[in-house]
Amino acid sequence: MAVLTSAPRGTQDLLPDISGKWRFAEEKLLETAALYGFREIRTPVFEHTELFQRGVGDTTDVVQKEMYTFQDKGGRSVTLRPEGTAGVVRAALQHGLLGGALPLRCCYLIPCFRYEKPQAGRLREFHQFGAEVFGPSSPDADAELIAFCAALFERLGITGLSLHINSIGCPACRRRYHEALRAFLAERADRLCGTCRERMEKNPMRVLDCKSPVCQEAVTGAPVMLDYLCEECAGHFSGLRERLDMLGIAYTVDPKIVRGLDYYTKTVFEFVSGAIGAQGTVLGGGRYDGLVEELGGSPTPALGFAMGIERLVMQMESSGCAFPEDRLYDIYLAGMGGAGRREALRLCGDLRQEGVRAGCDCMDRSVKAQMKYADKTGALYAAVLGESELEAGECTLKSLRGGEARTVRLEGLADTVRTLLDENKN
RNA sequence: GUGGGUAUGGCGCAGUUGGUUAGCGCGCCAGGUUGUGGCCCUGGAGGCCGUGGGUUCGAGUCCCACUAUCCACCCCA
Repeated sequence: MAVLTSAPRGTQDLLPDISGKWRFAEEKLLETAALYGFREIRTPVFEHTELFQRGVGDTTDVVQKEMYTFQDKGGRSVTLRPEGTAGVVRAALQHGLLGGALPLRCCYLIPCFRYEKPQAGRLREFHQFGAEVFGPSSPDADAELIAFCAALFERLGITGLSLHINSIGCPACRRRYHEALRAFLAERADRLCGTCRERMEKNPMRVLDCKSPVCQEAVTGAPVMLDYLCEECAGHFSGLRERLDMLGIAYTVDPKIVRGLDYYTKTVFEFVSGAIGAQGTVLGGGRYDGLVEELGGSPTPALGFAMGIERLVMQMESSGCAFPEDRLYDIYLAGMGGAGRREALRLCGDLRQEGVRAGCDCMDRSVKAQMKYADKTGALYAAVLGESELEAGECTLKSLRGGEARTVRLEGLADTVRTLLDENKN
């Protein structure tokens, strides 16, 4: 393998031609977040390994086999963050944020790292937009958070996602449910596939969405988590549904949603796409009322979500979103001869100062080649600066979209172009 | 970690039952207009045919291994 000329497995370069799409999405996300009261928080890319072991959960796949963990030169074990929530909670505790005005709402746009086998929509370095809310225990907060997610998609012009919700209860009702489910499965163990027989003990809920038709068959009529919720959890869940109905947010209750991170309690939800491959979960989140305490804070209810930016952009492409044009130049100045070239360079500075994207040749190319280049880059206008024009203090301004040309004074060129661009916008 | 597909210039592909200098489209560069884009024409640069073995007089073409990549399981965003 060409080590020097190929990126590490599971990583991706964001080339200039598409970085604009990402920036468009990111700006839209942050802007919408502000509307909902979220401000950005930035935490380190790596944290103490223990944070994730405690926060995400020692028994999860993420912690057990997917973390980028290494010793730094001081002998500390640090880990590239595999998700965003743990670091945010840590920062909130470290700086006493939870002692301030609650609810505390913050969001983030970050790279995350998981050592997985790459696949469509799944990379080893991937990017998340996430948001967390600390303080409220009421389902009002759950509904508002989900409404926020829906607004993000709507404002990005994304269609084709469906919302699935579920409640996995609190630790107490989950324990009761697991017992009942294990008992049910034990009676049918002989009809389950090998992996499911193993899963029965460790994580019986996973058996429920085994893809094997045999297991599906054997599992029909299995107890449902929702029937085992304690009074409080059940009330919370029906409260959430009422509010979603009230807000006009469509959803389906999907008892199969089981988050693979230990910290989730009560509400869990996903926005799922059918159009971007097997890794169709664009956004996933839920409540994690026990996490703050688990990490050493005083008990604080909390909830949040994260979405995968790679998957988000895939979905935007598949739903035909209108990305803004990311053009290199508004105007390209083609200079001829020494004087013309120098004048082009000087004028570019003026134009840029006026906020006009301007460019000129620095490759000693012929006027023809300069024009070709201008056209290829998608410039709106080209101006030719030749001897005769310069003598007259003018240049030829040509539209590269229509083709019409006119003669324009060099003096005040920036204003002229600015005006043309503004007219063009409308 | 487990399966399956694929690996030929920057990108997308052809390469017939293994046989002389590996092609095509797009892109790139230059020219066709002593000073001008998009169409067209001409020319040019660019590939040890993923890597390493093997079979053979001879391999891009057959066999094996490795690596990468894609898709799926698993898991998650």
